[in-house]
Formats: sequence, C-alpha cells, structure tokens
Amino acid sequence: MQENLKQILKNHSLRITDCRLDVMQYFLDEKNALSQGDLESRFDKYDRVTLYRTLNSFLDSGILHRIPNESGTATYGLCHDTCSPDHHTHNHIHFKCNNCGQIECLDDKAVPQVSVPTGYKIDGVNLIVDGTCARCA
Amino acid sequence: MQENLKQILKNHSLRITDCRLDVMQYFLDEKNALSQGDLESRFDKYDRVTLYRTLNSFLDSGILHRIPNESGTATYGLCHDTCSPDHHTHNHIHFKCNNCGQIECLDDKAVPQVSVPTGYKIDGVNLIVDGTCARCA
DNA sequence: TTAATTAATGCAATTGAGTTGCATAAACTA
DNA sequence: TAGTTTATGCAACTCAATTGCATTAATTAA
Repeated sequence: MQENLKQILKNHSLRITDCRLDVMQYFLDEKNALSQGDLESRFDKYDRVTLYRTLNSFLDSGILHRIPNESGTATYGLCHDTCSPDHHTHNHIHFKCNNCGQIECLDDKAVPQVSVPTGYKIDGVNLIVDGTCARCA
Repeated sequence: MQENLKQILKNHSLRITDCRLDVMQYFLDEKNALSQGDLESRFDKYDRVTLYRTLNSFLDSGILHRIPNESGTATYGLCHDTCSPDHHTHNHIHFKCNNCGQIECLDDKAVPQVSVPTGYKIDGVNLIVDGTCARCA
C-alpha cells in the first residue's frame, strides 16, 4: 500500500517524503475534500508552510484539484488517475452539506452538458451542489 | 430611477443611505460580478468596512448572491427579484474568463437538472464555467 | 416639525489564510 | 559514498475578512 503511494509520487516526478506520503494517505482515507486547516489539525509534526507547499505540489502535478467555495477557504479533492497538470478532467459534482459543512466529490455523478453564448469558449466546468448529505438527513 | 433603488431597499427593510444607493447603482451598471476590492477602487469616499457591511446587508437581504471562486476572493452578483434571504433562486450559470478575470452571470443560461445520491437533499446549485469570454476571444 | 430611537458609518485594531526568502536537512543521481 | 537538487522549518509579510466602539445619520412617534 505504501509502495502504491510512492509509485504515485514517482509518476508525478515528486520526491518521496514523509509529509507527502502522510498527506496523500489522509486524502485517500477521507471521503471528503480537505482544507489547509484540516491538514494542520491532523498533522502537528509538519509546519503549516510545508503542508501548504505539499498541497501546491499536488495541485501542480495533478494529484489534487481545488474546489471553488463560497466561504473563501480553499478545499481540495483527489483527482482521478487521468488528470494531468494542465488539464484536469474531474468532471464530477461537488456536494457541500450545509449541516456538517463537509464537501465531497460525487465521483459517479457526471456534470451535465452546459451551453454558453456564442463566442464563449469553455475550458472547464465546476458544479457545486449544496444541501443536506445522507449522514445529516 | 433613484426612486426605484430606494424602493428596493425599502422592500428589503434596509435603511436608505448614500453608500447603499451608490453600491446598488454600481452593480446595476456593471454587467459583471464585483468583489470587495472592486468596490474599494470605485468608492474612495466610503470606508472599506462600510463597503464590507453593505455587501453583507445585501447578501443577508437577498439582493446579492455570493459566487464561489477558486481564487479565494469572494465575488458578488445581483439576485433576481425572486430571491429571498433564505432561498436564493439564482439558477443561472456563472462564467469566469481566464483571460480578463471577469466573472459574469449568464442570466439566460439555466443550470441543467442535476441528480445526487439517494438520501441527499439539494438546497442550491452553483455552476461555474471558466474559459474565454467573447470580448477576449 | 421636532425629539427620541434605532441603525449605519468611520476608525482602530485583530484575526487568519496565503505567500515568500533563506538557511538547513533530506532525497535523489552518478 | 560524494555531489547535486529539492523539501522542510522558521521568520516575516501581505491582504481580505472581521469586530468593538464612539459618532453620525436615518427613521419613528409625539
């Protein structure tokens, strides 16, 4: 399992460090999207700047994607294997529960086709649904 | 026209002040969503805290809605007349241009129907499309 | 129209996420 | 194993967001 994680880092040309392995494992264990603050709470042993840069390196290499958020605090979710640095293909719905505050990726719920006015070019689509999740219902 | 603005404030139980009238007029004049920073640049005469609280009072009363944003800086757009404090019905697409950075509400582009897993309850839907707008193409 | 009441404004100050520079430590390469 | 490159931790800074409080302005009631 640990070997698996190391392979992911290698595939993205990232050095294998304790922090990166721990953070990646945390994302794999959690179903939900995580914020910088979540990482800081979880890992006392790493400096907040290190966690910040770990998130950034994962973003740049296409391991994570950033999820737009009204609150202003950025949250991050795991990308599918098919993501590359330039082109993220996380074509799934993000659900934010207004009760527990958790944001999760509904990987099996695809974003429907959208249309924009003439002359507009679409690079990406982000669909954020808010409401009550099954655990809080 | 000014009377029109005053009536909107009255309808939302907000006192009529210069700042609120100016800010609302600014939103009506602009096609695009605006941020706190935009207001600060536009209105030297008002303190940034006043502008901040003006945005908040408009949010609370359902005059504006907040648009989720990867960048972390909140942007705001005008709600339709049908919006109430608890239930925002701004069922339109938000388009963010990756070139000029502007965010606009595509009022005539409805958000397609979405489905969520069993047990999940939908309160609202936010669809943010990014790409290149017609002016930058 | 004026006095009393209630809310908005401006200023000072604080918080917290996000960010950068630099010296040190760790990971990789040959 | 030695040399090279990158990651980490610490200090420090920026900026948006936020709160408290005294003052000013808007509304309400007499």
